Amino acid sequence: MAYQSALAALADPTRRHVLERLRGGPKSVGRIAHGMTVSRPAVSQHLKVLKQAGLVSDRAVGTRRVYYIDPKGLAAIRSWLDQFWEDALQSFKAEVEKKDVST
Amino acid sequence: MAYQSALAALADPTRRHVLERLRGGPKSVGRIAHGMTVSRPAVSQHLKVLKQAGLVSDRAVGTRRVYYIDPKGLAAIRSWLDQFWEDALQSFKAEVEKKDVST
DNA sequence: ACAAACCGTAAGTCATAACTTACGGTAAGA
DNA sequence: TCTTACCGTAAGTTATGACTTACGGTTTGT
Repeated sequence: MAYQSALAALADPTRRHVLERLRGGPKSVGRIAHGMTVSRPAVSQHLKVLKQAGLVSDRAVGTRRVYYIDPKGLAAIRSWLDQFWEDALQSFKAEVEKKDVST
Repeated sequence: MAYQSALAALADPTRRHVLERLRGGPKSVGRIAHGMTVSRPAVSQHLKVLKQAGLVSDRAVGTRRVYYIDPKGLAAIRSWLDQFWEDALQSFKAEVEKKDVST
């Protein structure tokens, strides 16, 4: 899964709120939407984005759709971030200590 | 630093491209913008967002402004992600194995 | 002091994405 | 079978944000 779409998906506060509500375990769309400030169709649209980003998966249970967190998307961001982390620390230390001019 | 602003900042491809260009070390605004498809003012605006998100810092060198990666923003995302990771794996495993219905 | 280099910001345009309501389709229950 | 519950999608509106050009401020060098 591409880290780009996962980052784009996590940029939206409402989408993060949906993810937070799935933290405790799988939930149906109606249960996710219940108590939120946006409408149920809005939640459906957000779930679609989260799914395409590999952050959630779903399965059918009767007439309901149960969504749950998929580690795939999170893993994609994690590896990208870790890869970045090394160079970041090195670049930062070199900056703070040396104070050399790189035009 | 808040992880929210960092995530929002990393959602934009151009902004990620700016960060990538700082991976090798500090650079002035002109040098960052050179070779990119967008204008220099656009790069300045992106740097402002990245700075507010704690992803970059800068210092003055003569008439130039040298920017460099700040680990602060990355660390914010990292800790939030790690915090999420635990529950995500647990929730995912419970889903795949048990297949129980949580309305 | 004047000119040139470098950069940030203001103002305005345009695309995108986040929301709403309305609708249709499928599964369960009477 | 008919109704009800649950959900996804289409269509339309509106806010937001990414970009451009224009401008002004500051520092260096002559």
